[in-house]
Amino acid sequence: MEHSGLPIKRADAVSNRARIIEVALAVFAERGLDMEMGEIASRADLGIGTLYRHFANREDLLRAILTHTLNDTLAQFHAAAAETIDDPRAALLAFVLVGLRVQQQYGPIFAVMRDPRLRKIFDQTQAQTIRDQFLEVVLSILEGGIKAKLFRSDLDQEVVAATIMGSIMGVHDLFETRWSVEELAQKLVLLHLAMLTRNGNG
Amino acid sequence: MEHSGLPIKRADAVSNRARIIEVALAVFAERGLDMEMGEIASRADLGIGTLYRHFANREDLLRAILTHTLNDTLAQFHAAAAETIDDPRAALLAFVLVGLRVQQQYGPIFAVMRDPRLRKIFDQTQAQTIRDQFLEVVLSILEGGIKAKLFRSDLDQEVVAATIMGSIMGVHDLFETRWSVEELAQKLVLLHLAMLTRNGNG
Amino acid sequence: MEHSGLPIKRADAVSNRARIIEVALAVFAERGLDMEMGEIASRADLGIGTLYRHFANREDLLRAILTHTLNDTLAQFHAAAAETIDDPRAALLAFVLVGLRVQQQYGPIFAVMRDPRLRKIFDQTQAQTIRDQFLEVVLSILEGGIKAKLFRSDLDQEVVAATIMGSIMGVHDLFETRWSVEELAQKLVLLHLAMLTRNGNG
Amino acid sequence: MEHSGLPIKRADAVSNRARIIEVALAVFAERGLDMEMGEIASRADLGIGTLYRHFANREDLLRAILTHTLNDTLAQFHAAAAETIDDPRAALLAFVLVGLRVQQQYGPIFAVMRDPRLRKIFDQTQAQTIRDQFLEVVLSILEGGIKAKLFRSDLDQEVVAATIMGSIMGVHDLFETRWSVEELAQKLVLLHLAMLTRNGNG
DNA sequence: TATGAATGAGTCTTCATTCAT
DNA sequence: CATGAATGAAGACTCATTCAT
Repeated sequence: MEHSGLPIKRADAVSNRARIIEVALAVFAERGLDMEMGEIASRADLGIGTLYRHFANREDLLRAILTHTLNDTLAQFHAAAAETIDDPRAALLAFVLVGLRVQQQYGPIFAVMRDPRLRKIFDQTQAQTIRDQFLEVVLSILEGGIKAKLFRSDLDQEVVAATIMGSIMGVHDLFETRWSVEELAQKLVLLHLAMLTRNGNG
Repeated sequence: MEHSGLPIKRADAVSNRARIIEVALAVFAERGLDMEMGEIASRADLGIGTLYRHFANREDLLRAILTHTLNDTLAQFHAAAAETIDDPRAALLAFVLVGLRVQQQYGPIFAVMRDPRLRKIFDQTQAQTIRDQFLEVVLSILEGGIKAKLFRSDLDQEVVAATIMGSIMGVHDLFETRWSVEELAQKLVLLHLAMLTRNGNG
Repeated sequence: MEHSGLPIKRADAVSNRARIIEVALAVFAERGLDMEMGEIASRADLGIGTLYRHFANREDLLRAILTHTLNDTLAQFHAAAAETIDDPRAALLAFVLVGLRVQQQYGPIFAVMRDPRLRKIFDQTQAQTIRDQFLEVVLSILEGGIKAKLFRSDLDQEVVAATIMGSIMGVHDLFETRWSVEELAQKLVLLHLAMLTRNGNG
Repeated sequence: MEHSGLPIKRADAVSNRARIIEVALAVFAERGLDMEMGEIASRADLGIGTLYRHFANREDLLRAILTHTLNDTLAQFHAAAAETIDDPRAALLAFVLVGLRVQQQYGPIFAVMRDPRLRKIFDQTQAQTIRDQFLEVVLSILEGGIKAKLFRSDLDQEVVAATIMGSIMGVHDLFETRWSVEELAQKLVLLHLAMLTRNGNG
């Protein structure tokens, strides 16, 4: 439990709960759903008993880090959208960029989102709500583009949204080692604009 | 493990190894990477020892069902491509259709493909090979469309391919309960063609 | 696990680790290398998990009890030697007595010392070190006798030492039920002295 | 089941039973009491079922190889004794030599002879009989020496016998890698004669 | 008669969770 | 409140043995 060399009392700066989630996120990134309570406790410099004081059981902690990830991602999406409120093309780029970054940041969490084991942790209602919130972000970008007469309006907007989100995952999976996040975003948005604009050049 | 429509005891006709993979696939669809050897054995009506006679350990079996899934998917892709060899738009539709179907058929296998635990099972070389084979299928469809002057050629073809594959997963995840596979494929291909053709109508 | 004469619950006074070794020694005496972790745990009145908290695996525990036995035996030899420092004949008797007693005390541990399975547990260096330490004890007794002009010096001392140690095992194996340890020691030392002294009477 | 390159039909030359024992002995030498039926079968180029046709179970086979070893050892002792019938000193040397050789030949079988697990296989009566037969060999050598007035008669002959046998094991264990069997026998017999003769020179 | 696939009881080991200190 | 030793249910895997072919 000694932190010689590390900033003293860092633990006091952040609540234990937040520290645990931070550590759990890192462990999850390495081990996925096989993350172990013991490893999280020791990497958080906490007794296992203390860990259980903050999260009644493993599922609770899992739910917490998943929720944290989702909320943070949503927040990042909203922030990006807020900064590009009147420029649909910039908004799209920002969305893609954030989408790629959170996948990098949170590692396999999104990959694991469809794992059957999560059914115990997120009920269908919650899952649907989350999906809808993500969709909503893209849909409002698309709506902005249509209103600005930049994007075509004859496509099924929900399917477009799903495609954009899926493309982010697909591109990330296949090319994360080949190109930087910025390059990937650039390339990807070109395609999205090709899809969304009549002349195909955005 | 219901096979409605198939003769009872069909399992007796195939080798135990195939039976095991069939059952393991079903168990995997329900439980993901948490599949248990004992459940697979009992659902295959085999002693646990018999299971281990065919697959030296859990990892081997996992590798086998993953490989099976991947190979079967690839085969379905190739078959679909072969049937649509001279019609790029039909080829695209067939690809998307197969993509959606295998996700339905194999459940969470693709979703789980990025789980950190798989790193023990598939080394990076294998994983890369598989990714390349999938990419190759889409790339050859795209190439066909470009040669036929149906698809634009100024986009990064690999990123297009990744986008198409990602869009299939995204659409499947978000709308599998809302629309049938055929409807989804229809809608999706419209988008792909919007992206791939100058006038945006395919 | 009877401790006649000792206060009940003596086990509570010692650490669990020591308790486990004590029990494991008893189980080993009965079952040899087939000792089972479950039996040790239950006879130590501990959960199996607790056993594994103290010894990472079966091999570790095995190594621990073997090491314990060897160290204790060596300690008993040294203690006996210390008490008979200036009387080589007494030293020899004490050595033989201890040798017979530890075999009685530790059961089949010495018998099993050459089992091929132990190669996984004790590497050759360790094994050699142990052998040398045992040899050393006898060699120093012999040296004392020679210096005191009681023992002849024209024999290969190492072979003499090996013979003495082997004779203890041989006599113990063949006659443990016929004579007491004290009687056996008496008889055995007579032979050793016959070997070590010119006139053959010690 | 192919033996290309090996003498054809060697299996016919020796009975299957003998072949199995031969193989089992080799496996035992490597693995001790952990020998596995499957390994024996495959190394004997037999199906596991065939192995069980010859030996109803593992214990039977174990008993067979133990008995074989013991009988062969006894036979070698008797043969050596027969060749040295009128020379007690030569008889002693021959005995020691055979003792060292069988330990080399049969590996850990003698080492394991006192393993508690063997209690299931050899009942006490059998074990006693065997011990007596071995003792008898040495005792008759000693008797010959005494009759020839070469060996002193005032020692407990049984303890002498046990000592000689034990010394063979001790010397073998400690020095098998340092000296050849012949050298060891030489050195050992010198000690035995020192013990057995008044002037200590044999 | 020989074969080896099938069997499952029995072991080791892990890890989430509890609770006395 | 924090701690970590203790717990045992659960799961992977082994191997002697059986028996249909």
